[in-house]
Amino acid sequence: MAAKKKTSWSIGELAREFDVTTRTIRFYEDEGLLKPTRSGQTRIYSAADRTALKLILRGKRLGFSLAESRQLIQMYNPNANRAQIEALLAKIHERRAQLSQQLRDIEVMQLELDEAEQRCLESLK
Amino acid sequence: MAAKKKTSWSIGELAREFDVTTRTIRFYEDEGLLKPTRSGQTRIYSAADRTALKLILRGKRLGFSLAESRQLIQMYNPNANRAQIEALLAKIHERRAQLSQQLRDIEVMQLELDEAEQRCLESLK
DNA sequence: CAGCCAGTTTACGTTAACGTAAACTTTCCC
DNA sequence: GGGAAAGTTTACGTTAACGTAAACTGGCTG
Repeated sequence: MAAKKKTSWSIGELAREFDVTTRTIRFYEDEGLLKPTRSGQTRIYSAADRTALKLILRGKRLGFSLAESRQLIQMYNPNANRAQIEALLAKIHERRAQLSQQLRDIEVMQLELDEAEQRCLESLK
Repeated sequence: MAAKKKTSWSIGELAREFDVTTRTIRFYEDEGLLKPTRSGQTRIYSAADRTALKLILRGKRLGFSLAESRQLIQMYNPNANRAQIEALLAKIHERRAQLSQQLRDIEVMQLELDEAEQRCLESLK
């Protein structure tokens, strides 16, 4: 039998899955990052919302602001005119530059952690 | 002739070198992250202060809070007793786990940027 | 049908990390 | 030695990203 793919989520389900509060999810909606539909009063989140949330949280782990994550989400948006697409390409290159800087920072920091650990172990003898 | 190594800096020199404001540098002192000596009123920063500042700013690029950077700086501190060293080791492992999560996040994000760029280029044809 | 979740709106509160302004002193340079 | 440049203290302001509280609604369930 075909595995039934979930295609909609409640706010509580998303909150549990990604370990954030419902307040946070509603806040992201206020900021225009999520666009749930409604069933009566109740919010219903689509796969696109779920993906956007995943993007936001990954961005957060890398120190991105919500404004930056907003741009990342925009990159998933296919309906854009020429000028907008040129702008997107520029932002993509910015992000890439930032990511490679972060990669370098991580490498350096990992080495420093190695040294720090050595010093600690050394001083425990 | 031996290259003369600089061993002290003014607040303005550090601000220019690292592209931050003097306000920021004084703020880090208030937070106990830098410990400049004084010549009269004027602050004088040592090589250790300069290293600490570098650590803080690298941390910032990776989304670290000042509290987290404070811990990184502590790891450079050699005078610690057994219990403190055990704690340091634990923190080192935490940071390492975080860094490898960030590495994974960066890889995923780079792939997504590649795809986004492809879609952009595609839609420009 | 009482009660208890899960959800909702509204609104004020909080914390981190500085920015900005004012008012002053010190140092440097020609 | 006079004025600009760099430094200092004090203190209030600002922004992002939610937290927290109160008061309400709707659904199900024993």
